[in-house]
Amino acid sequence: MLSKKAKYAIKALLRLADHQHGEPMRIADLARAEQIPPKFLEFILLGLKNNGVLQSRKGKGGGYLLARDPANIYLGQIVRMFDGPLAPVPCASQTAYVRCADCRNEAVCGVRLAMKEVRDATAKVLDGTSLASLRRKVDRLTPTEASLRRKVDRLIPHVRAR
Amino acid sequence: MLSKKAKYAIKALLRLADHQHGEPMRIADLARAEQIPPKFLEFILLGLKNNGVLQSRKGKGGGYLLARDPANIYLGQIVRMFDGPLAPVPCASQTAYVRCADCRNEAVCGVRLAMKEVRDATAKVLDGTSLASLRRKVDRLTPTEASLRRKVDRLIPHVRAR
DNA sequence: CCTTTACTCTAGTAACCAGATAGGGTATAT
DNA sequence: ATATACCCTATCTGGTTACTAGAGTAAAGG
Repeated sequence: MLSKKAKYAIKALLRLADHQHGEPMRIADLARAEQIPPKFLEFILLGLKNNGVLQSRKGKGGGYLLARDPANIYLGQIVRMFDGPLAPVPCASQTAYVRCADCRNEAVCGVRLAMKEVRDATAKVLDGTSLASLRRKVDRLTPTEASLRRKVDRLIPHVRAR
Repeated sequence: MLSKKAKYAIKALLRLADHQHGEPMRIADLARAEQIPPKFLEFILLGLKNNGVLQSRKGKGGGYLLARDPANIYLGQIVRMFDGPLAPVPCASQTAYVRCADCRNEAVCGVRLAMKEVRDATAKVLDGTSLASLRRKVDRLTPTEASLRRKVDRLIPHVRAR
């Protein structure tokens, strides 16, 4: 189960990736846009900052912005940050292996074997999805007016009508 | 995260699949073999029985046994039984869809889209793994004396030595 | 039939954690 | 200077997980 923390974090990051004009976005605005309790979001954004995903500016005109390119921020990092290892059981984790107390002989444990497969499948998805690629995927499924305009601009760059 | 309930259930089922000589296995023995608190296991086995995965016999010589062929018992059913839907968020579930309260426009929700992919990947593993296939997989990785004998018996059926 | 065996079922509880809030501190821009 | 907006610690609370107690009931075997 994905925690609200991780869920809110991803939503906020996607919104920030869309916002990107160089200027930061305030907690309050982000909270309103994504229907997230403001104080809770504050806590989440702080975590993202301390992990190098976001940067912030204080004072008037301040707020949060992405610390690096959206194409280089992967869901796997975000989910692990808030929810811990991806593996359903600690003994199947690649990044944070812990032996389980029960379990006489780990080498013949069917649960571990099956859960390793689940972990690998999950990791493949989350470590293969960046903010940028996810945004593209959403656009492809449900083109908005804005995204269509971007597409046209890419295809016919000389037409800067208006 | 896989709950202990689901984990214990799978371990117990695998043990029962290995035991299979038509005669049932007692809770106490199963609990000792798999290092599971007996009373807790009792509760779990009851759940498996009520869901048609196990059957039981009361009285002396009684216990639990599989209700159907191990090749026809899939991990997906067991995990869903104890831990609910596989999807990390309810709005990405195939079998138990629930809209989330926050989320203005589900159609453009990146979280949902990514988590649908995670769900599908997880379901592919768990709904594709039966007790029988999992047991075979374990055997293939770490052949025990017993499993090797079974293999030899399959390959050279006329040699029934001893 | 009656005793033993072993499953059935209802409650309940302790520990833990996710989600959320309060409130004061600190840096920055104007 | 002062308003703005992030920074940080502490705390609450309701729900879930893991587990236990104990009385009840069906079946087998003598």
